[in-house]
Amino acid sequence: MHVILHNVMVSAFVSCGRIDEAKHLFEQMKERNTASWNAILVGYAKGGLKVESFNLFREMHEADVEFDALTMATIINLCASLLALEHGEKIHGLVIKKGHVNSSVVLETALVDMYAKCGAIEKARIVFDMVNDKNIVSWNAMITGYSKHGYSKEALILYEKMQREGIYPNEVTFLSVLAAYSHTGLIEEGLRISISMLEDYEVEAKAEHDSCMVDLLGHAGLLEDAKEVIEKMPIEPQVSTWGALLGACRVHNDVDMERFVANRLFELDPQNPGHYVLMSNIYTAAGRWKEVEDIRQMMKIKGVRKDPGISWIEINNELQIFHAVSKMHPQTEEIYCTLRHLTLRIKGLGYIPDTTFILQNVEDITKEEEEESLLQHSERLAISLGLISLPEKSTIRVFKNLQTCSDCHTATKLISKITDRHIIVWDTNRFHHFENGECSCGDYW
DNA sequence: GTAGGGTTAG
Repeated sequence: MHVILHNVMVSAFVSCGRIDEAKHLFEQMKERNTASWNAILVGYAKGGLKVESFNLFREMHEADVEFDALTMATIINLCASLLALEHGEKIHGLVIKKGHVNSSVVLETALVDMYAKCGAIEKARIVFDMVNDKNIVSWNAMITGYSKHGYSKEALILYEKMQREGIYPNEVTFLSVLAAYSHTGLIEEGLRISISMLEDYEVEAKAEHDSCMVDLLGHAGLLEDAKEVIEKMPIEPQVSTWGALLGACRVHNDVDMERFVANRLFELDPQNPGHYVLMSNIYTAAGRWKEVEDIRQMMKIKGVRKDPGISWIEINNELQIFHAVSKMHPQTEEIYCTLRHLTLRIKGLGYIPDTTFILQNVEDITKEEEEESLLQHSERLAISLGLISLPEKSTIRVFKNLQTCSDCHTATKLISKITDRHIIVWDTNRFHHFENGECSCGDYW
């Protein structure tokens, strides 16, 4: 009886965000059951205390406390947010071992989402197909997964299948479906579904949906129409709405529209380095060197610095993290040797390093130094380590904290070809599946 | 015999 009362109190503290008090009470409890541990685990997870959550889970394991579906779902969700595939797989194994398969849609959906987010989209599909009572969240997890991986066709096919099975789409579904239409350039279909969303499904467009429409039209080159969407929005456009239009300006080298968008973004989100990088790229492509310099100066004055690029790869359950030109890794010698070798070979296939879009923070460096640093971008170091360390033919999964640069994108396509490897790069927005010289994003990003 | 979990665009 005592334990239940205590559990309720721990949960109450957690739901008010008073983690310290919850923890204090939890630690003082003489008797604890699964629910007690879950209460505090959920508290940690909600508070974004990832390391603490994992430690607690380990303690639970060591103390031989029974897990239930909630414990598993919470920890799987955590793996997803950390992009930790190997950890996630281990826990999936535990789910199976403990007989929790088919015990809860929530847990199974969490697994689908984890596999998709960690780059294992085929595995996500296998788990998805085994979910007995798929609900809208399960379908959304899988459709979104496909969309994020650049598999738009699969996303749309699944959307059709979902409807045939009598599941009603919701606002989340439409975000992914609109994105899939945008990626495949199906403008008419995208427009049609944005109308049908309200008329047939009574789902009201939120700012996020408008951002998708801006992206859909903007990427297709209909920049004026995209702008009109923003102007007609009944709600205040978000930074991301303007961001979508800025992205479209980059794709279509539209300097005039960029100026218009830039002014809005300077007001709304002046400290975001990503916007400045995009702007600089647009001016560079147009050969407007004075404006490129202006952007640099503006960043200096406002104290905005481009985030340093970081890439990481999971090898034997451990994360290996790289900065550009970093020489910290114990296998540095081998990594650089492999990289030099690869660069030579892809140059043989016609690769020419493109240093045009490099945005320097402060000092000027020579063309040669620029090229040298480009060839050692963090994702290339991570890929190189993957090639050395992972079993032959196995998929290489690399994660990056920024959008991948177009030169690395070109180089990785060629590297996938000459090494005959499936290379997956996650770059904050989406997954790029490089296979046989091509990328699943279709060069759309 | 508690109360808790999974999906969101560029």
